[in-house]
Amino acid sequence: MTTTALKARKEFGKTLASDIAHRLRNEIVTCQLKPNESLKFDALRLSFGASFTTLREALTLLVAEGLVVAEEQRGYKVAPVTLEDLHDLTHARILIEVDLMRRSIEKGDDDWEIRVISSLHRLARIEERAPEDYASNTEWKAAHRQFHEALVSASGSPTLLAMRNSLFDRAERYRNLSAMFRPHPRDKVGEHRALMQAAIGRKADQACDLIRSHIQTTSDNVAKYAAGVISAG
Amino acid sequence: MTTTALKARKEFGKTLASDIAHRLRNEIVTCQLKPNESLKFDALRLSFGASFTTLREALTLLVAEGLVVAEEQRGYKVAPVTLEDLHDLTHARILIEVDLMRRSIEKGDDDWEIRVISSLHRLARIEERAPEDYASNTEWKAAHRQFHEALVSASGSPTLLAMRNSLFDRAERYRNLSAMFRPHPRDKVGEHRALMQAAIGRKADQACDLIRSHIQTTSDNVAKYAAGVISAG
DNA sequence: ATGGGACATATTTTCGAAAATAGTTAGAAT
DNA sequence: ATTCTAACTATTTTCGAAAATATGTCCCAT
Repeated sequence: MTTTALKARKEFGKTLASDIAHRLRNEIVTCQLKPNESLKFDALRLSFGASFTTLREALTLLVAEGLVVAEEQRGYKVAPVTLEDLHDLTHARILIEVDLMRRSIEKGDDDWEIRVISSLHRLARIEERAPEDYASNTEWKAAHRQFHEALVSASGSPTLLAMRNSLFDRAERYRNLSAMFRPHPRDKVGEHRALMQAAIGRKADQACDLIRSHIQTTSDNVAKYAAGVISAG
Repeated sequence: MTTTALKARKEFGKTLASDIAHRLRNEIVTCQLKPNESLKFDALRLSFGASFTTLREALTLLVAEGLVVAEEQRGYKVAPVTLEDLHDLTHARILIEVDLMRRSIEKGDDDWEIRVISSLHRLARIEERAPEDYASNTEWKAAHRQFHEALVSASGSPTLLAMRNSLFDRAERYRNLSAMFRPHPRDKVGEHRALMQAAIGRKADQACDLIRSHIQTTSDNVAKYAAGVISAG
């Protein structure tokens, strides 16, 4: 628990519950709320300034996304991190993201190309400005997320896209965890540029291979550097 | 709205909310609650005998599963059925189910084989007893669900399995819709048996082809027979 | 007739109290 | 000392009232 706000009013979403879910999601992904930490209503009410009911609705949303687990009659807790879960997650991510990538490359129009190019450009600029510790930079994280989102944004599969997004959040939590223990961030600049070029160049097979190994390598690195804090699978 | 119960107590799950979600899910999948029907709290409270809050939590769960859509500040409604959604759903289902099938065949142990064989046996028996209209038989539906669940049950991918399950529900709603208008059910007995034999015989490629065409053909049939009641994509 | 604004109604969203359930401590019997 | 039970405390779960928001209606000016 970090903030000590007493009364919260809406900021992002239109309902308070979705707003709280948004803020909770962020605290979980950034590990301000630690894995396995139990989410007691009294404490949550204090820091988020919402009532039981509203919090409960927000937590229900996060359970569906896999960031929170509910033990019926015994409350909620932040989803544990395990090697097993990381492998499961990585497998699902590769399966879905590769499919979305291929379809995006097939269907992408001019606007899609522009989204991909401009989001990569923004990412590169941020890396230039803060070359050392960009991976723990929230601005970089947002840009990184947007670049990957842009790549698959032309796939036209709302169902798989929604699944992809919640998997991305789960994976980002693991990345944040490993960033705490990793000496220096891996150089991803080249990988992202290659990804962009393959996508815009409509080289589907190549782009799919790149995204597959991008996800796999990231996952392997997490497993390597965060091994200490991750419970045994 | 169908039932007129006034006070409801738990039956299935451990919390009332998850129980209500269970019952609501069933009414939506069987189309007792029709696509696009608006889910007003007063009416729901009457037929399910739970309070605003509890219903809201149940609805939140179903939104995550894609059976209900929420329009913020304007309530909930049963998710619409469209050709576009059916295609999207079918694509996602094939992608995920084929992957799970392959991994189940790789990893499945003796217990898995037994689950597959016995669930097929039960399915076949039910079809023998009611050869005509088995597709609208709830007993058959449960057995059918269990057979397909058994096939992928050894995959060891909780994330993809959870996704598969909610996609299965969404697909079943479309099947129920088309069953209302279809003259006679397609003969699936042979398909299911072939699926079982390929799986148990560890012929992964063959089993994956079979499950792919099984899902695709079912979807095509739905599109054909339910075209009238499905909004244009 | 038509468009717009103010009031009234319908509906959703949020709240905090009350009920239900789990967890904990203390005391008695063996 | 140990096990069992009973009472107590902590916590979750459910409820219906109250606040917030959307929708519909009526009246008037143009």
